[in-house]
Amino acid sequence: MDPYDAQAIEAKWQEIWERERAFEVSNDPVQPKSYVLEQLPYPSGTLHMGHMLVYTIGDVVARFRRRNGMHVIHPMGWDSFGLPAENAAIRGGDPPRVSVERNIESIRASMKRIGWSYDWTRELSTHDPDYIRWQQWQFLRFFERGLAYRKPAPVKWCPVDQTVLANEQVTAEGRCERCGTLVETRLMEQWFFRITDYAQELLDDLDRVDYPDSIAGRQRNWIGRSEGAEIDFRIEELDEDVPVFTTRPDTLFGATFLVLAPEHELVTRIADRSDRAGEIHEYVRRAATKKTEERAAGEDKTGIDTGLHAVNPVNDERLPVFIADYVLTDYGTGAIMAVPAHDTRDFEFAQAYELPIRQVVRSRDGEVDESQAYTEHTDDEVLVNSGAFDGLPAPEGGRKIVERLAAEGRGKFTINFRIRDWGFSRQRYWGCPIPVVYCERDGIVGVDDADLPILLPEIEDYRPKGQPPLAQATEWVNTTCPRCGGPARRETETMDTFVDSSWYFLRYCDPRNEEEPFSSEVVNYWNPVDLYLGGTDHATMHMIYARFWIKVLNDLGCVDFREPFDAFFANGWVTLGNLKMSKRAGNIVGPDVFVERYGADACRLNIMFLGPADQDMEWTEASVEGMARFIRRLWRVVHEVAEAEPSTDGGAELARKVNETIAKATDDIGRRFAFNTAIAAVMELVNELSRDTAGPDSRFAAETAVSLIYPYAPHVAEELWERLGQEGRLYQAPWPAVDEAALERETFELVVQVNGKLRDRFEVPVDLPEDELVARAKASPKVQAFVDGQQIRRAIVVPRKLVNLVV
RNA sequence: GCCGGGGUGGCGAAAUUGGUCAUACGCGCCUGACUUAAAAUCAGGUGUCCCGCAAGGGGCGUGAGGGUUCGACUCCCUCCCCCGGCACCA
Repeated sequence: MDPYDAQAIEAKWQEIWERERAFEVSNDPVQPKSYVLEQLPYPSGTLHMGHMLVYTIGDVVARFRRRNGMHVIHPMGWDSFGLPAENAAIRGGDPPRVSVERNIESIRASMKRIGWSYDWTRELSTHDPDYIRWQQWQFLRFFERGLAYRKPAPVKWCPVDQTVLANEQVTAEGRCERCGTLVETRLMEQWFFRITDYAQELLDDLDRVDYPDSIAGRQRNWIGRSEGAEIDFRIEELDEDVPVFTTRPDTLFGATFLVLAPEHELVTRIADRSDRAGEIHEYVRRAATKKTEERAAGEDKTGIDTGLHAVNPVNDERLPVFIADYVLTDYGTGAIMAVPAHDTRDFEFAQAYELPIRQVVRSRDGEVDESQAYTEHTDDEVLVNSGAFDGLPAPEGGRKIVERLAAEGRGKFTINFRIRDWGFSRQRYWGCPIPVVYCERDGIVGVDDADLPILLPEIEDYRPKGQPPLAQATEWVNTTCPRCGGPARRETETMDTFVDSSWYFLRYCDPRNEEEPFSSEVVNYWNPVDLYLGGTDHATMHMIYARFWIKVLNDLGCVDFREPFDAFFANGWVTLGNLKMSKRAGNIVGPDVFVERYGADACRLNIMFLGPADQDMEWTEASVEGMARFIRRLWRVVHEVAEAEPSTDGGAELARKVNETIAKATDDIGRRFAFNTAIAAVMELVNELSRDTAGPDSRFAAETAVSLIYPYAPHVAEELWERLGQEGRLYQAPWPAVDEAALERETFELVVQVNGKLRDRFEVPVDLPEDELVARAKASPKVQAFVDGQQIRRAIVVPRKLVNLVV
């Protein structure tokens, strides 16, 4: 037996797999198919243990499914646009394209060294010209349908640098990262996708996909559906209606003031009519410079009385109108009816500004609290101080109130979503250009399909200077209008990288198509993705955007499905010192050094054995050594078996163990995604095999152990498979099947309990009738000692397991 | 505040439908073998308390407290702690 040499074996098999094109897959519509997809990486410096985890899980599943007869597509690519590469360039590094392509080279080499079984012929980068081309093509279809549009929206603006800032360029203190100036919020025209049109469907379809509860819950929360009513309050002095959204129309009689967000469209006109115009403008200006975090913390409520009045449509009461920044402009209607008796925020504000507090619901058996207090909401409330609605249960009362207002045209039932349209324009360089021009005559005009792709021009300076960096490229910017031929300027903003990641899995299916983004036929064959794998950090934005994108493509007739991912598996974080590995924590550990020291197989086994893959796991180097030890042990035991002269006599114990292990390892990958216990089961088998490597079933046990460990440690498994004299490659070998007959037992170990406590166990034949089991249990001397002459009141028999005597 | 996950040996963890002395598998540690020695490897041990020279036997033990059950890590109730997400969302 030669010693185990991980480096040599892994190089050998990687070369063989590549030569034999083991993991390349055709688009022939063979069934069953399986699309195993991992979230594509951003090509920053090197791989880290988080990548190691998610890509190894995907690889284990892909290798397992191939050997179970599935036509498996398992692709990889690069999310290569985005801020880090651009920021590196600004700090004096290489241009984004150069650094990104260098990183891709190096990460690809690391991935190949780990032996992940990708079909590299399908590799793509989101900054590839043809990827840009077909993304722009799709954008134009969205644009034509009005699903991409421009509107003013708040952006972070540095008044000194005269530039828009990305959120991560604003410090925790709300200052510009570069110059330290307090950042302001400015309204600027931005591009949006109309994702809100799909809010209800995005919510409903969560019931049709198999996501973990936590992920589905987060998406539901993000979409944020709430049922309520919109009620019109008339502002007396302006003779203008202000709609407010409320989920508690039952408390309408308790409204004692009205509050508008500082950004509300009526604020200017209100200021004009108010004798406090100066103060109002000052308040609004201050609210705009307040950083969102501070505003959200909401430690003390501030606001300003406009002096104007709003009329409550339910009782014609005149209420003071306030402007206060605890009301958000982008939720509901940007205006609220304030019910301080039943809303904590309104209550705080009412206390601060000495406004009346009127209780209008009380619990059914409670009293009305006269102390101007806040009343906790309960499930069992009736209306009080609410005119004709007094005494009604709160939900019914609320309904009746809205019905009456609706009849008068002053209100309606409505559903409000928290999700907002997806702002996808970025005032940055390193992204996919938005293919439109601005024409003085025709306005915003989409570029002709024939002129795609619109590629990024080379520029000198990547810093935004009042304008997005692309504005410097004047030759590129100045163009002609595709419609009228007159002078026009190109859009200088680029797309959010979440656009890139909304359809990459479609392009993988048909990556070299030069006629269209993808062939619908091919995409419809491979999709939806059968198993999507990734971290929880993309549970909301990326996944919701991709789901939206697919729904639109379905509406456009490009794909015949409406959900991109049938199932999602969320892997846990890899932690070090109980902190999530991250650049910020400075505790990143990469696989490369361990692969070099212990081999890829040991590292793959280690990350899968560390703990349940969907939970956080603490990285320890000691455990990699343990896995290397296990591989050497496997190596030795298998060689002993290969060299032994098997005896013919011996029990069926080992054969049963082998079959039990097949059953467990198969269920653990196929159904439970419990990779750690599957590996443990194979270890148990190897331990048992090591006690007798020359038994009648030892060879069968060795072959099976090697076969079952293959998804985790494929290189050494292939090598040992070959050394056991097996025909063909393990990657093509069918996954072992359980021999049910071998699992059959003639006897089983009967557990005897007295009052639920185990007192004895012994082998009995499986076909013994229940009364005989009980008789044998009673006959046991150990059991008798505990029964101790007491009367046995009951005997519980669990077939094939135990007898419990109750005394 | 709301949503989700978790709490089991010295450590990572297992127990899949309530049913095998709970702790598989691995790490660490202890003892022994091999060695001049160490590493590596191999063999054995390793929850806790008590009785016993020993073989052996018994009690207690899955964050805390209650409950259901013949039987609870598993189900129910109350509570504590840790991690993640969302959050002035009306």
